[in-house]
Amino acid sequence: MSSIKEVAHLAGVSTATVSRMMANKSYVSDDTRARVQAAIDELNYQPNRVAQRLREQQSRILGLIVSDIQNPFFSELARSVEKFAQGRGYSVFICNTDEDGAQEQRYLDLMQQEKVAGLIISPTRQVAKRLERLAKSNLPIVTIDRQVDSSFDAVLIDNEDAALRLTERVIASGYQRIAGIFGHLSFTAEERLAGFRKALEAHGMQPHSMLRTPAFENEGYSAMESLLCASGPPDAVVCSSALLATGAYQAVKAAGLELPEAFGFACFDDPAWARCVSPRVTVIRQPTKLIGESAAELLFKRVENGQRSASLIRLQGELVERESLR
Amino acid sequence: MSSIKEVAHLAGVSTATVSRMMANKSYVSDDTRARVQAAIDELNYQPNRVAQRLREQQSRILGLIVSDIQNPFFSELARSVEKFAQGRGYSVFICNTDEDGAQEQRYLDLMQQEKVAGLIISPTRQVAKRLERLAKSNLPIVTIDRQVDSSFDAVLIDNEDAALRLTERVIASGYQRIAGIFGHLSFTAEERLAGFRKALEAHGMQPHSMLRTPAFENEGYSAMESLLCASGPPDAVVCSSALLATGAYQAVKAAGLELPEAFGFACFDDPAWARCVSPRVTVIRQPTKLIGESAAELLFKRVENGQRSASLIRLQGELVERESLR
DNA sequence: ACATAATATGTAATCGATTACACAATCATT
DNA sequence: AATGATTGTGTAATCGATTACATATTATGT
Repeated sequence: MSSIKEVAHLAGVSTATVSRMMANKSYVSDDTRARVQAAIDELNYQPNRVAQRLREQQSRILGLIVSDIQNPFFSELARSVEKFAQGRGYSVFICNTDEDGAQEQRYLDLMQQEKVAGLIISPTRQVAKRLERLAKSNLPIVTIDRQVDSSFDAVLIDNEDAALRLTERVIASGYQRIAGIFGHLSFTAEERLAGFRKALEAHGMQPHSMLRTPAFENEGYSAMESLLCASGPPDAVVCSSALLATGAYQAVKAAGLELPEAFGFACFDDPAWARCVSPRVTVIRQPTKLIGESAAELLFKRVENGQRSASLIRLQGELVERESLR
Repeated sequence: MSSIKEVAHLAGVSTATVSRMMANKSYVSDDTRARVQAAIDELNYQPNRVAQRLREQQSRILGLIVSDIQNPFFSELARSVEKFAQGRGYSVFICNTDEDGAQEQRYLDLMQQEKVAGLIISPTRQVAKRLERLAKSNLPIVTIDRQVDSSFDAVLIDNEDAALRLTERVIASGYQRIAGIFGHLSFTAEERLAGFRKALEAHGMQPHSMLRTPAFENEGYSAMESLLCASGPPDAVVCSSALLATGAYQAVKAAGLELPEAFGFACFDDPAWARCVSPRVTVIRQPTKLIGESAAELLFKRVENGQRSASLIRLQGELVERESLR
């Protein structure tokens, strides 16, 4: 890797001139410009970004810290953030924390130290403690999927309302003993639980049960299995995430229950399988692309103006009615 | 963000002493050590990694460039690489290219300029042209899922063999007019196509058709749809990727064909829906975690010894027989 | 023709760390 | 007590860029 010095030497100019020529702004004569360009081509020179960052104290890189890269919601989101950022000439570094607070902290530190221009993050609950430190650093941050504090920009759907509408749809089908399976770590799950409960209360019903488990496929399976094996099993279930639902769905199938007659099934997100199985599954679909774009846009606004006050963008989840309910 | 200078000043020592103290290696008296530590705590000092990298010309960061972050294969892979790297004290920056050669090139340059310690990449076909440049730079590189050149370390499954076994399984069920739908960009798809063809030839059969399309769900749908609408439609299909298969499967359903009697279905990867639908779908499952770990391990070996000759790890895909075939 | 502005380039400081080298103090050895 | 080894610390160069400032040259306006 050749440096600016070598280019300058080969072109017979100073490094300042090379730098100016590349920045393309101030006065450089056509003659010099050509000689420098020739040297650059000759040496296949690319400026050292690390040195640039040290000097400029900033980069055209965004960080994206997601809690679960395997969740289709987050991977689609990553793609849309990436697309948007690219249009603005930025690159995106994606990091995965698996809902692990320590890991998340490490990546937060890393991003800060790497001087990324801004950060989009789906924060775990644990992060809340270090809020002050984060807020003090001037790193622009937008949270997605979860809102941690009104001092941060945030983009998320109205989870409580979405859960409420989804649950009402289940109630409207006439199911009587409705169970809920929710993640146990995230704010998101909490809000969805609240909506679930509210919908039932509004109809004078009791939840059959409300389980909170780690958000993995096998946890969803065992949670559903245990519900179905107990005496007085539920006749419908609402799941708070795609991964949980994937497991739960298989447990329902394994128990030999026919949808939608014998059992009602509804969940959040719109995983591919919800469209492939028959009857297809009723879901709340998140406007994932829009969430990613809004988050990126908000982030750029803050990058440009660190002082603007935090805004919260609440989007609506879309109820996609399919045949998994009566 | 406070710098080493401020720490040094507060502790009444030189920056060299602070640096030595942090590196924890050479002689620093207990007394000084304590004073410096106090200053560090006081100022909440964290070394600037950008400056460190500029000086040391290397970092403890790995790059992972994937061609499609939405593909469950890659997201699971990302997770396993991440886990492995973390155990060695490394962080991972994931980048997504969407099979776009230009985007890939940008990220390759970026990674080089960012001085990552090493790179794991699922290269698009287009990258082949810039091989020399890559090979010249001393950046350790491991390719996954695809092999570009024997001069690079690579980890992948034996795609041809896997496709051959999968196709043989379809043939064994007695289907007569077997179609194949393959991605049109990747090496991987090519190898799978070769295996598909070989299996049929070995049984003296002709492929009903071999479509090559962009690897997206909707492309899979329209490809399958057009096959089914034509006169003399196939009675079974093999898909080369999960995303294509997701679309193709829905097209089969939409056409009202009953699996496995009226139609046979088989594909690569083991997406969640292949387990959720009934009858469940026969697939080739890749040892994704193992691929990620092997790639990371290989990469670390090369990071430690840049001179070792390239090795190729070929793993086996696992044929998971389910009820989607007679 | 002269003052002023615009253009073109170089010098050197700077970003924040690491480390070779120099030097001083302490310790051990004979 | 003299010598050499060990320990502890500071000075300053270095990594590779950017840019404020100085300076020289050329163009412009009156």
